[in-house]
Amino acid sequence: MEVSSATLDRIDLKILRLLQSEGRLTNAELAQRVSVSAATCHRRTQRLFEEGFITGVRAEIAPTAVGLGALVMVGVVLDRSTPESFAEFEAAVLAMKEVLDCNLVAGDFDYLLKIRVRDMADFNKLHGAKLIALPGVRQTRTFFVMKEVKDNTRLPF
Amino acid sequence: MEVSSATLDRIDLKILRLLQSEGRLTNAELAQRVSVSAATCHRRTQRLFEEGFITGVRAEIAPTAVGLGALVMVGVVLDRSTPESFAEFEAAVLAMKEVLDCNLVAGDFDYLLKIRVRDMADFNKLHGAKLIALPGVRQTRTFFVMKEVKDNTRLPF
DNA sequence: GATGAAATCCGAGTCAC
DNA sequence: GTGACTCGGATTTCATC
Repeated sequence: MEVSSATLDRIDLKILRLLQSEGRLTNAELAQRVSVSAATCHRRTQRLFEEGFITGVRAEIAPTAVGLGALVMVGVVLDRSTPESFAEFEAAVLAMKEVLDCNLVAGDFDYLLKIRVRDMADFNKLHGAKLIALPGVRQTRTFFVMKEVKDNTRLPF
Repeated sequence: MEVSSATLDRIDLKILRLLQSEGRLTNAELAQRVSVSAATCHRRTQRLFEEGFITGVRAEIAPTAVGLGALVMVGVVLDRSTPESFAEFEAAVLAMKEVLDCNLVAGDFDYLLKIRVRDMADFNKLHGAKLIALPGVRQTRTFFVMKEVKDNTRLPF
């Protein structure tokens, strides 16, 4: 997996866009839609994976189908702003499967988390037992999601 | 695509988990890993798609590869809290391709947005030209992401 | 009603050009 | 980059439990 400073031509971009929308397209379909031969398409797609332009392909599961109907955003402020403090917090967050996103931000919070759980009761449990117990957490602010207007849409390119 | 109140057994869950991690697994591979015949696996997987348990399969593109290196979270407060006001805002946001996530939340903001753009300059342009110009926006609070610790990880089930 | 074995069809992956 | 080839997987059928 490369960092890849190489370039993407029109055809590569088309392949990326198509696979971003329909990750299980067959190579044959893909080739037809981008108007190249199957062999060419195959080689290009392989390169896109090998050089790290495509980092993975994932099925999107309906959250409610697997008992994860509640989405919560949480702002976190740490006690101290030392590198160790941040590293420790991040390590702890990486181990929490309920945390889907975690971003270090500039602004009123140190981190913003996106968390999926079964319901509010579940979140309260998580909050009390794990979130406020995370290393160096001074304060959290919880934003319950009342309506998901957009969730993880395609990259605009 | 069903709302599907049907149940998922152990095998279905295994299939979901595998496809969530590796969306391009062949049916043959999948069948082997869940220890059923290819025919059965195929039928079950098809059902998971048809009944809406799997809402799609998407290739994940490295954001930097397509010139979207900057991630920004934005909290939005609307002028008025009328249904029309919310609907209008949501419609406008749905049309903005840079907005990856948009959630109506309870708390200090009305909405929390996740936005991907090329760089800070691009965001400032977007902010000035489109965000604060969105219908009914009273105030926005910007959180530049300095480090992506976790991004859109798998659902924990 | 769901399963697995077999049979057919078609795409993946590789080759020479 | 294309076209052709071979192999293996996708998909259907069908008998079975």
